[in-house]
Amino acid sequence: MSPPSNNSYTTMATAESQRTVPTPFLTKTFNLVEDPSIDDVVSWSEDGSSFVVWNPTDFAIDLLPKHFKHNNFSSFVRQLNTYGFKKVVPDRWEFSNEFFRRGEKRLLRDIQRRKLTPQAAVSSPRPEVVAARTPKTVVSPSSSGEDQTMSPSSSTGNGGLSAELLEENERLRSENIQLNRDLAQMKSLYGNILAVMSNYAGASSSSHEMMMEIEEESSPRLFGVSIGLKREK
Amino acid sequence: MSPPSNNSYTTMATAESQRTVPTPFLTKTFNLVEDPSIDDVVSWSEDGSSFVVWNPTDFAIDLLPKHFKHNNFSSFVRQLNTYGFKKVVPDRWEFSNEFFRRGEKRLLRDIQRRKLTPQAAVSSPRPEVVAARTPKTVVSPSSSGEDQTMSPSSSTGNGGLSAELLEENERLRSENIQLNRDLAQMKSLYGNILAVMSNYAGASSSSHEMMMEIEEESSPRLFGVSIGLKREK
DNA sequence: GGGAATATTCCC
DNA sequence: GGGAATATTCCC
Repeated sequence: MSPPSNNSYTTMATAESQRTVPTPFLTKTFNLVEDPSIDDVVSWSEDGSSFVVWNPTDFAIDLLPKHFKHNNFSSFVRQLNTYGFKKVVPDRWEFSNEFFRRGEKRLLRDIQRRKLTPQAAVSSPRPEVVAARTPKTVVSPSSSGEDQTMSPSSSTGNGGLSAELLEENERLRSENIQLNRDLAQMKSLYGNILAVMSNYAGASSSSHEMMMEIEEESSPRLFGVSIGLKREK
Repeated sequence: MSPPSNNSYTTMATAESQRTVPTPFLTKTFNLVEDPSIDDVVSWSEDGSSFVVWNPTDFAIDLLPKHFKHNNFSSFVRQLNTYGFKKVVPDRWEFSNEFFRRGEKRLLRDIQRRKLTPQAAVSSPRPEVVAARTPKTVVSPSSSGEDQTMSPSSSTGNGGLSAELLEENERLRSENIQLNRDLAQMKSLYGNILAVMSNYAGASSSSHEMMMEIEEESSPRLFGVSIGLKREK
């Protein structure tokens, strides 16, 4: 048990903290992708700039436990995310990272693992769910088509105004949270559906046609649909 | 692999953060020590106030991998230290913890795992995503209130505060709009997918199975969670 | 996707 | 014995 492998030295090389040797996760994943004997389960993409897990089930059952201390595909994906890999398309398990390329083992050193919580200032640097996106449109209050009603009656009984605003903010805030939650679930569901269909895509030609048709529907795909693969109860 | 076991709920019970259910490490270790069939390898001490690993080699080779994701005795000891266990005597592997006693499984809840980074002092419960920076701290919404000794930007008087609130309000509002838009699109997409699939449902049996599978997924509520793709044990 | 808690490894 | 990085789990 526990293969000898490269007992990573964790030595930092430069101030930019480039590692001398990549973490076990990166080298193991790289080796898996490079291995031509399992290309039917996981392989490089056409141009070698990303990799695809063609069969997540086999990948989880056969390969993960051989190289990691688990057999959960979602844990593997969690690690990919930690290392900055991005899902290329929402309908299959294809991931890319600038420094993860076919034949370029040395490049792995340039991949940075995301740190946990620097804990830095207790303030802003945590946009999180809400503030995270589209702050651009925010700055200009002219565009957002909404009842701008009240308008600051400048230095007057601001107490009332502030209270109202606070109340409204509170409400908007929690509404946002709920919306984000719903959206996340929707994305997850969508991902799950595609995953399930992928399982059948090879089975019958009609399933395949259907996939094509749906694929068309989803063209816009502004969102990077998230992982499914939750654990069973 | 990965036994069903207790999927720890991590629910905090009191302000002192007493767990409802002990961590997997504690319950597993407790069960090992209690098991009379392996008393020659690990057992309670005479008075049940500590436990002894009589044969670290067998313990590491035979027992550890059955319950943990490793077979290193030192990793096991590292965990004990994390949970505040103390080595009783220097000449054998005997460890004690105030709340780890023979027959007292309930006591395990009182064992605290040592945290990693301090920081705890400030915000105790989870600041909840966005709520973390609620304006409440800026102005206590004690309704009618007047005084409201407001924060820093006093030089601008209420104008500054209102401006901030308005700005935030603005941002939340447009974000809300965008979220609703995304959600609507998602729902529409979802509807399309189901529609397309229905067209094929009758065509092939595999499509039909697939529908069943997906239907199952989405039944619970609007969107349940989890998906197969994981091995049925 | 990612925050955060727990687990495992590696090192002093 | 414990600090700290990486890995795995669980949850939103």
